[in-house]
Amino acid sequence: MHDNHSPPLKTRQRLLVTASRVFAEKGYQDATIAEICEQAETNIASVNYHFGDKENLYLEAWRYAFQEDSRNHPSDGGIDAAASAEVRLAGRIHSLITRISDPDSNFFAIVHKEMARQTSLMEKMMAQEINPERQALIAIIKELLGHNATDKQIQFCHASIIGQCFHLLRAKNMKVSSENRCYVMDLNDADAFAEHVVQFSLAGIAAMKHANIKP
Amino acid sequence: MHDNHSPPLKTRQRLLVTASRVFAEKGYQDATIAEICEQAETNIASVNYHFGDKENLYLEAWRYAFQEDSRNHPSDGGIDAAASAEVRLAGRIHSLITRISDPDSNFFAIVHKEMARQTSLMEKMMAQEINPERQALIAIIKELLGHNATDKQIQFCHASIIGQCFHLLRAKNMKVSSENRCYVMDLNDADAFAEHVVQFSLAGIAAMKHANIKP
Amino acid sequence: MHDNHSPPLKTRQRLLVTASRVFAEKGYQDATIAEICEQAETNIASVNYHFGDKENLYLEAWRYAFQEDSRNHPSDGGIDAAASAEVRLAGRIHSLITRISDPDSNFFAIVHKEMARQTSLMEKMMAQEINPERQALIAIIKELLGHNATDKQIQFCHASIIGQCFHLLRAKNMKVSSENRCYVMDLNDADAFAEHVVQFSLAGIAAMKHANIKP
Amino acid sequence: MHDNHSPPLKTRQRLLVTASRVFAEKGYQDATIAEICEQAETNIASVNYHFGDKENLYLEAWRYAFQEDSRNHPSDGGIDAAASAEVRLAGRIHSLITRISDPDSNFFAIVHKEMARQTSLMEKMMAQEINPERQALIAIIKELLGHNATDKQIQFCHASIIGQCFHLLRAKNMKVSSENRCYVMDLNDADAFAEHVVQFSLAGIAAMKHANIKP
DNA sequence: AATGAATGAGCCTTCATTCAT
DNA sequence: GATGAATGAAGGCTCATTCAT
Repeated sequence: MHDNHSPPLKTRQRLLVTASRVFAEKGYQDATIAEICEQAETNIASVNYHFGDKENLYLEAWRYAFQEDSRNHPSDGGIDAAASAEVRLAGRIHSLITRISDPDSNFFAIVHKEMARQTSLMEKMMAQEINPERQALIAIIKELLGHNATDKQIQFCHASIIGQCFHLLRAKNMKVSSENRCYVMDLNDADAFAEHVVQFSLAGIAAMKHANIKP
Repeated sequence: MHDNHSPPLKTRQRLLVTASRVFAEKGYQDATIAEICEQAETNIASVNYHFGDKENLYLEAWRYAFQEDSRNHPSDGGIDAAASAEVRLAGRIHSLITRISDPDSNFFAIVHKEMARQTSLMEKMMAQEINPERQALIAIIKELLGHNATDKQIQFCHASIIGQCFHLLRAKNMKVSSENRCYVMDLNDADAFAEHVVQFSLAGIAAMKHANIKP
Repeated sequence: MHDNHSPPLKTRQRLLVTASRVFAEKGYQDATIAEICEQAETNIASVNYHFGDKENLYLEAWRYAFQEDSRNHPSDGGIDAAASAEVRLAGRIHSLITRISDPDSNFFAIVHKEMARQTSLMEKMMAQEINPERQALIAIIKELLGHNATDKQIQFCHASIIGQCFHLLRAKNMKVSSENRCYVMDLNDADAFAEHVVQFSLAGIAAMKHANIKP
Repeated sequence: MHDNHSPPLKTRQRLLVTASRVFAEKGYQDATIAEICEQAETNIASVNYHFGDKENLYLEAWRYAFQEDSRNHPSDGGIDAAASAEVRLAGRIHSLITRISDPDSNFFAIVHKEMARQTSLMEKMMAQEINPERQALIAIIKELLGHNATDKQIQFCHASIIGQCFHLLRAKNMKVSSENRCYVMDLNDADAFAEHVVQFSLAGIAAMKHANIKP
């Protein structure tokens, strides 16, 4: 331990890394702690020691994935806060789609799987981790819609943007043979799709705004 | 079936009805054969007898749900094929969102849950059942984008529309306490949201089209 | 199955028989369902099928043991209800001690083990199964003590009798090497001890009665 | 230990105190090392360090409980050795029942739980710790029965007395809801019950003695 | 056509014990 | 002398599937 070599990750850390990957791949149910422990090169009982039970390991791994993803891809896309609303929106959309399409980013993969379950964990995670980013996006939308915008309009536009971005998750998760490749988006096009979502959404928001002004 | 008093549904039929509901509620994994059989008022062995195994019951129940939903909510939204592309698009978006938000429609609920898994079933279902509707929607988008549209543009616009619609599935499935109700859309707003998606998407598509023409 | 040979006991029945014996030997905790199933020549899952879980198997086996013991050794000791209170008391004491000392009687062995746990099961079993016999014994004591007896006196005398009988349970359960055999009672003396308890208790009760009368 | 301000109890001592209490409450099986260590405010490994394994901690804690109880409630009940046999018997019965009913006395609680197991530990504890008190009680009984008494009579009378006293242990350990309180003795009546046992037993012994003399 | 009974594989969890500081 | 971390063995439970009527 005195040398420069990086020491082997502590068991707890290895479990977090492995679990976030495995849960992202298979979801809570299909992932077994036996499998996670095998890949983390530790024994089954260590889950109980470090995390109590499977569900808590799941929660901690999920949070860990969020932190890792946030670190690797800042949610503002690296855009200056002083930039125009359009540019800031583009930054956030690109950041979101990058996180979603990056095969090493596990957070949204877990989100996607978790939303298919009927648990209250998703709500907890939204309130604790996702909400700040959500509010930041909503603020930009509000700015773009102008002061005549109703809450419903803001919510709907937000839904439109998030919905488009999350579509990539489906592509990421769908297993398709080569002949049916046409049904899903190519993850290599993520950047192009992000740009599309930006333009598509800016036009959509603008249309909503004008609809407000005219009458 | 020829007599006047409706006979009790045959076991096989009862299993299909029940299974499509239970699978829609809980997904493949969390739904147990025992539970389905109990609700269908038959014995466990009948699944094996009528459907071979759980996965096949799942597939058949899924198909059954598709047929039921298609019957209840025609995919063209009841719009005349001679109507304008804008109107036909609106018809399809409304139809899709109606199917998604209807608590008695099970097909898309199963789709949502299934997409979180890593199976090839989704691909099969797309190729066999969903593709016709998909092609119809793509044709309308193509028409709206004009003859300069690239395949990628068409695919992206299709993704934008589908993505927005599917966002409702998330709202439908997320369990939230009253205090966090703000995070999800109100399913009662489904119609209003559908109208929003129509306007938002028409504007988005138009923007894509002009981008093609100008340069 | 058409022949005269006794058919093999049904799995459920075999589980009851085996479980009541194993639980009597080892108590709830130390008995494993694996062991019970092995001895009952069935598989582990059958416990879940027939009884739900281990605790319910325990309860059912306990009840089964009670019924068996009651059938083999009637609680009144075969004494006519018209006999004198002294004789009826003797009958009940002999019956109780017989049940306790009989190595094939499992009910009181389970009772003994169960009383060492802090569960509410013992209470349930008392209320449901044991109470009638308890009331019968109390009635006889009341008769012997005469009408001046207080409730406390009756309760105490009942405790004295039960306490003496249960002492055999301790002897039955204690594992002692030959050199320390002196510490425990010989189960072969059960009848003699029963007669001792009868005489000892009649004298005790009589003393209590006179104590009441004199002052 | 030589200074004036009492130092915090050493780990070993804390473990003994805690373990004797926890084992008395839950028995050997249900008490976990983790629980004991948590309450003793030390770490799990310390049990192995100080006592080798769980069973040895159990034995030491049990012995510790015996010493504590003996110190708090002398087994002769504080009666002068020159007193009459009747008085000395009363002293011992009162002492025994006091130890049994005292919620802070752990020895007999452990005895009670241990007798439900099939171990040889009870034998060891009898030979090493309990036997002197047992012999003292037997001597008194012998004295009361007179020189015609057989060994069997002495053993039986001893069993009758011990059996009655131990009955309180059952009351102490049984969890009963208020409606079924009638099934168990009130621990607050311990003194009254002790007096009852004295009178009941003296009468019983006397009856045995006369039975010997007459024929 | 239908069913009560049975089964084996797999999973999560617990816990006493031991290892390495 | 003391401890945080790690481990293997074992137990109870679930569940899809199959057997035997």
